[in-house]
Amino acid sequence: MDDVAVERVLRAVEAVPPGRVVSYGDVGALVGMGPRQVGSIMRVWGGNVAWWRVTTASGELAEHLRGVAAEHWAAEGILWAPSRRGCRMAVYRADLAAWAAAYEERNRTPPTPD
DNA sequence: CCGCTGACTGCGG
DNA sequence: ACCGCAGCCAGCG
Repeated sequence: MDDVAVERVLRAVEAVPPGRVVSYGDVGALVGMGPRQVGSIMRVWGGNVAWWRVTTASGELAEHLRGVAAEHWAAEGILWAPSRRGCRMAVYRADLAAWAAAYEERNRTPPTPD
């Protein structure tokens, strides 16, 4: 697991706007790796970012994350759907094109003041 | 090298 | 809706 991969994933997550979510698969597709790798990275380094904005493809969250995530969601206006153990992706999924653009923007090397 | 374990996904029963 | 399964792939013992 190289640092570059971690960097990419974290940046992609940071690019998800508040009140919106994307799936592990979405992140993987954007940064070029499988959803499980994204999950692995999130497990270890996800604590520094808004990890609650990343759900499974069906909008749910791993059991041990639900409690805290629900609070963040409430604060961001994401409605918790108990029957789904998560939220409705159809409603809260981020606009993928805009998200990808935001990701690229963040990826753009900040102008070094030389 | 082998087997097991995940913050996953899509399909089939 | 729930469950299992195969495919997925890195990490660990």
